[in-house]
Amino acid sequence: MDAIADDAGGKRARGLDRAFEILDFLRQKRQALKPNEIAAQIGAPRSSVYELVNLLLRNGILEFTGGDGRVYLGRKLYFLGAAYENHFDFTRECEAALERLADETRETAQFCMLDGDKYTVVRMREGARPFRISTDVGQSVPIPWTASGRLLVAHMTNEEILAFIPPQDFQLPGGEWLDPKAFLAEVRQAEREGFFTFNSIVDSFTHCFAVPVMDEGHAAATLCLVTPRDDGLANRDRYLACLKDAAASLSQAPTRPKRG
Amino acid sequence: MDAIADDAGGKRARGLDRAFEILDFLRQKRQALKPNEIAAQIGAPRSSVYELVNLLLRNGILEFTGGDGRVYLGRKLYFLGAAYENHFDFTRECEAALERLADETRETAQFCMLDGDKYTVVRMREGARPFRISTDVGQSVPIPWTASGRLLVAHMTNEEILAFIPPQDFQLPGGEWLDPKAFLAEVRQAEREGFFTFNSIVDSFTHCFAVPVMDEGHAAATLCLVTPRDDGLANRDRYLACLKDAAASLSQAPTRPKRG
DNA sequence: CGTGAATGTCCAATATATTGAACATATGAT
DNA sequence: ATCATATGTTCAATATATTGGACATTCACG
Repeated sequence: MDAIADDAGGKRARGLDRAFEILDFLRQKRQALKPNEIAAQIGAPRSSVYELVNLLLRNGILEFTGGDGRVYLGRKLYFLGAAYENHFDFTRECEAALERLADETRETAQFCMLDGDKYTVVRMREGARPFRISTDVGQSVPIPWTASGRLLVAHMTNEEILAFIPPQDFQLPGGEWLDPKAFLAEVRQAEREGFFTFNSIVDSFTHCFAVPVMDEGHAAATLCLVTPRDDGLANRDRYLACLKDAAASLSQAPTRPKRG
Repeated sequence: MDAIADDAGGKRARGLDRAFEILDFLRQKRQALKPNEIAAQIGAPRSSVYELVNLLLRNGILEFTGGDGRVYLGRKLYFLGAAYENHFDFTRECEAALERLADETRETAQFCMLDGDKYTVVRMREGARPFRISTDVGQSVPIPWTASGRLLVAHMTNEEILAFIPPQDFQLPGGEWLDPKAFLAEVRQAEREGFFTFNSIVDSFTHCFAVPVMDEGHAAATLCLVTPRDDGLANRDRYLACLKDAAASLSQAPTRPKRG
């Protein structure tokens, strides 16, 4: 009951943690839910969830929407998120880089970051192909499933990485397990080479390219291409060059934060 | 100690409320602060603020940034805000409407909403004039100071409005007090006419136009123009027509929410 | 060096938040 | 009508979160 305690056998949950659990759950679901449903699905006491939901409603963090007492993320969160975006102003340049990538490659281009201990697509430009390959923006995905994942944890030591990634995230959607040792080796390779590419391990027809967007000396984000396997292999060098160009234009100096 | 209690002479503050007070404070300041500074400036016990800040850091709601242990809004808030924006998808159309307004009028065009009991500019296109007239996006402003404010509270009864707007918000920046009765009369006028225009009461050289963006039967937001007084008066009818057109394109049906 | 301000940590006391369980109500199926 | 399920409300018990204050450290400055 020390290393992996978290919220397992514990007695009471702290309101704040539970509150953000509710917010994250609504984000995952991407739809308004009744407090009762939330309680059932996250396994929290109903009275607690009702209490917290009411508090969050009073603060504008949640809003009634969809009728029948259903709640979803509120406007206040939009304002807070906008303030974050404004402070770490990556959006404008990011959109430009994705635009350029999409023009140059006609493939699906993504800007990805860590969301806690998960990987998430922050922004995306879909490719110009008749069959589009795309993930949903804002969905949380286990880090080991993605090419970007290798780069986003490369600043940690092996021990830190294994402590950081939930063990069950090494299980692929098909059910097979990815050997953590193999994963760590790929992380170090990605760190050395400054990029990572592979045939996706979550499907059988895509090839993924990822390069880091550096900030303060580590990969704060990645730029990725998701391509059909044959195209990816055929254009590998050109695509990598495009990605590196784009990432360089976004990367910050290695030592200084954006604002002093 | 009942109507205006809130957090005045109370004993202990609830962690959740304090937490969002911290987040809102950082948003207002628009810069990273040390926990100690936050505690001093919002008048909260230091030990509480340190405790909460650590909790929020663990959740990714706050982040260390700017060095020296300073904290600011975190990435998680960006993700949550993006989910809100995605759900109530007003951004794309909104930008288009502002673009069109800016083209047609060459004046500063704004998209505004309520943030709790304050008015805030959510998005803005600055005018093409040599001397630009602009407010900061994301700043909270007392409702009675703005033309939009008349529309944004028009769905409430007079009593609700007076209970909703903090009494001190009727004091203008110059120090004079705006008569709540006069304000309520203007609210009703705005409601009847479907727009509100006036020479700004917070400066001496602008004229403001506001029209409602309707959703579920009330003004969910406003579109505004901020113009030099002479231009505003000279082009009044044309500007109003442009605004109404734009607002109509954004407005939703009166009864149904966007997604059932 | 001594002093005061700014910053962060620690801890015990107690005010209270979280929780389980009981209760209330509506709805739909049999 | 009867039962089961889903939903929301209420309340008292107690585990604990919030808080004041003591303490430690750093820094600037006379």
